[in-house]
Amino acid sequence: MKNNANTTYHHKNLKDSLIDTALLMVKKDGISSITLRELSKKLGVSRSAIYRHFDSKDDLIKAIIQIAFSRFDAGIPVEIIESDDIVDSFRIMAKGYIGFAMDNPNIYRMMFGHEVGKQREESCDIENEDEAIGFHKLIALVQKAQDTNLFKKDNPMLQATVIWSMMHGLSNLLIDGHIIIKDNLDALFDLSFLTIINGLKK
Amino acid sequence: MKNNANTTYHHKNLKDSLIDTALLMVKKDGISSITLRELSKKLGVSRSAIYRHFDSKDDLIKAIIQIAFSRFDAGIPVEIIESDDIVDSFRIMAKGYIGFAMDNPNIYRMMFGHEVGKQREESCDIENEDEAIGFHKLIALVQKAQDTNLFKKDNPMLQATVIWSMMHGLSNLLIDGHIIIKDNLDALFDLSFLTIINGLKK
DNA sequence: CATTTTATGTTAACATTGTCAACATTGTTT
DNA sequence: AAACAATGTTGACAATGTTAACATAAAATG
Repeated sequence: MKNNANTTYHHKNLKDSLIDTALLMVKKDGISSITLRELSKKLGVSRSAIYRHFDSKDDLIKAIIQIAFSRFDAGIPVEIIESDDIVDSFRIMAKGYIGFAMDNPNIYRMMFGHEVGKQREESCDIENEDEAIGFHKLIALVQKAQDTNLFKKDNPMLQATVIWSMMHGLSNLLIDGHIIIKDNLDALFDLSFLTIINGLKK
Repeated sequence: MKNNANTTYHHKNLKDSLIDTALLMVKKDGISSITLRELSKKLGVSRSAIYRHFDSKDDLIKAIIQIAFSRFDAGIPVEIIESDDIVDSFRIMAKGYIGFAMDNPNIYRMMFGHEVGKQREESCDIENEDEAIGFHKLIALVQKAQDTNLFKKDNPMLQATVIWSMMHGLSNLLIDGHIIIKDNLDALFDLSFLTIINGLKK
């Protein structure tokens, strides 16, 4: 039997299909839901076929994290740095960041988790331009805020890291269920945002 | 053969030993390093003996998380609320929090992770006094800061959550290796702290 | 075009893991 | 002392990642 409708021995672009399907699995049920058997079954392929394209399961995970970061960074519009209203740019960026985390909690956890995040260290850190595009957009915005006398003069990377910490912390607390927010999520976001700008001080 | 030095059929307090040893394993090599076989081997006991004290591996994990939280909360001195210098109290609390995370990254990840954190939701959330002692100490401090006109008047729980977000985010970024800090860790902490109080605004 | 080589996929087997059932031993109660 | 409960052991099972040996298709080579 050969060349039946969709029954070909060679899958042709199995590698991409594996990445796409794996990402869908993560998005739906979290990274622990990925089993090579389940993944291969979804693609009508044998378990071990995966090993022709990835050295190991970890290697595959590493690959889908890369893709996830690419898409994540691509989601941050460059024009945000060009806007006139810097405060609003920050607000849009922060809302987009936390919105992504809440819309894709499993993907977000995978991207910024540790189990796999340690592998990320090897190939990318803050000082690696290619791998932290989003963060560098934030730094650029902070620099602009300093230049326009909105922010105090200070190390822009440090200030950006502080902002990132807040967004990351809030995202994690929300998606991991440590904050039980019923209806005042907007209030929490607004207060977090305003605190970064003005502080809690009276 | 019976009653040889340390070879008794009944372990006597296996449950506590399991919890203690499991916590040590997590602390040393992370939660994924816990396998029931390895754990039982360390205690010179059979794999299935564990099931006389815990319904499942998840049940055991749930138990050690409880213990970890108890010890964590106990580490926050009550007197911190009594201090005269409120700002310093905040600083001590924040430094203690982040210090704990950096000293015990694997424990911290387990406590505030998701895989297991979702189980936490069942029995504890912000509004459960017994399970969020540390957070309630923070709320009390925020309340005091408002009462003494240091902080703006606002929902104390929201303000406390903002502070927690910052501490949690910074802790996670640090222990998961997303921030590569060489020598200016103190500068980052100080800026984070001051930002919460004064904001980044000029 | 025929043959060889490379790329890709399959099957069978293995070790590790959590879990359970059946059995063994010790401690407690009556 | 006898019955019962608590605790621990052994053997088995299914799910999983991984590897080795084999199979098939595509590409390269002459």
